[in-house]
Amino acid sequence: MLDIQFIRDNRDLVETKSRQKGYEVNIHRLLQLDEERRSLITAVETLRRRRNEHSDKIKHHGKPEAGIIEQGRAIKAELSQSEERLKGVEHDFEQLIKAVPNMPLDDVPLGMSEDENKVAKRVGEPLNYDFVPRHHWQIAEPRNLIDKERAAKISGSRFAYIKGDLVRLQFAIIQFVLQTLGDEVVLERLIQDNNLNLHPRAFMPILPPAMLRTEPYVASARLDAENLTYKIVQDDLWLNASAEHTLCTMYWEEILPEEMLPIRYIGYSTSFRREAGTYGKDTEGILRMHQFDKLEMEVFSTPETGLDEHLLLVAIQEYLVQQLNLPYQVLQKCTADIGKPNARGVDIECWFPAQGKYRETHTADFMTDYQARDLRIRVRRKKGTVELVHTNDATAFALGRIMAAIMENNQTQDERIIVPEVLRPFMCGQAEI
RNA sequence: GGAGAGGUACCCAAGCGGCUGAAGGGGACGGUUUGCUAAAUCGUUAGGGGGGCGAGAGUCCCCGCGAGGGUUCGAAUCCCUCCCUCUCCGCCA
Repeated sequence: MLDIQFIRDNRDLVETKSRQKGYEVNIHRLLQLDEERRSLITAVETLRRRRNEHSDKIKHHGKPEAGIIEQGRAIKAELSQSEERLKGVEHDFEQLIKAVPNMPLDDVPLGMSEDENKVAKRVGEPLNYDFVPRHHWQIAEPRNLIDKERAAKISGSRFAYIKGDLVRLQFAIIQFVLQTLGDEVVLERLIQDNNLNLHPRAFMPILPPAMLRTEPYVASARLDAENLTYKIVQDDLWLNASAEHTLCTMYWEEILPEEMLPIRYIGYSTSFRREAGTYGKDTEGILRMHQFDKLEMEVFSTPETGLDEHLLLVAIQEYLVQQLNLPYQVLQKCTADIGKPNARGVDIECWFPAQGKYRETHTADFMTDYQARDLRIRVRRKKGTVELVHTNDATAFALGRIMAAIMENNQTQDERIIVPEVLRPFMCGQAEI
């Protein structure tokens, strides 16, 4: 959520920027509730103080007399009345303030739908094939690399058995990412090339839990729970829709020493998504699955470096895609598309020759302190003060999608797939599938 | 799944309705003593959220004994729900 003090001081700005994101927020009502809330807090605290003084008085006199107890009773009745009112106001206040989205940074393009996202750049030329390029499933299913039919029999639609060399390819990609993000020389170069003011600290690989409890999940407020996520009712647990869910909540309600920052994780997790409301979309192949594996970067930083960390994550994404030699474009997402907690958001879309278009393979989210305020993740600065951290997350590779992109871009006329050079060391030198 | 024991500050730990505005110890930090170290000794070690007043430095309050409710004039202490940790049995990669 947003800082209430910021909303008080910038009500017009908050109204305008919320509208730019497609949120109609009643700031007037919010500030009214804020006033009410604060005057009730004052009333409640005054009564509590009287209650404390009253019971102190009894302590010094030993056994209380009936009249004194009557006084206490009166305070109690008044207090519980005020507390009841405060509870109601606070509930409404919280609902309204949580509905206010994060403020987009000034360089986020204005737009009311994803059609207004801006192509920031295109890198790499789509190949000209002297045959009609096939969709990845047209290659992978006959070659016995994916089996969706049997998966449907066992698990339903949007599941697959991934097999053989495609599995080897996936593990090669994982190894390649861990090596790249663990290499401070690579990070240092990306930091310098992009004029960022950051330490080149390596990303730590992390295998997070794939399930989380309701309380931290609600606190993270990252994505729409009911539509997105599977719930395990029996044990009141939610399945990760991304490593991000159990990574961003990891330091929930903690104060981190400044020396720990930046915390950079490269997480690997199987991700589960209900894909409610996507019927008929991408039903073929492995582009949109209920279950897929993903490498996700997560960064906790000081407020001063939050934006630079975001830019570094985008630079890393581009570097990774470039290393695989895939044509791609970078989208700067517009105000309507960046998402409620975001201050800025970037997508990378890789070229899919059979579809003849760029499709989303990566996203990078910069949340400033918006997410940290809900999760109460703070940093103790060297000078002793406590502040909210900034959070960033970004896809390293969603493995299903990136393998689909590799299969389509690197296909040959006789239905083989050329393995990108950087991955071959992780596949015993194997050059094609 | 069955049975039991717990959660108090950096750590250990006492307290089980008002005398706690939370003992005692360890560790850490600071002072004294000292050729150095050790020892002794004195002191500090409860933070974080929130509200009022103030231009500000501040200042006065409220909350805070795993979390949330409840009982009571008054709760670390009694009751309920939940979370977590540990021990034994069972099951299990």
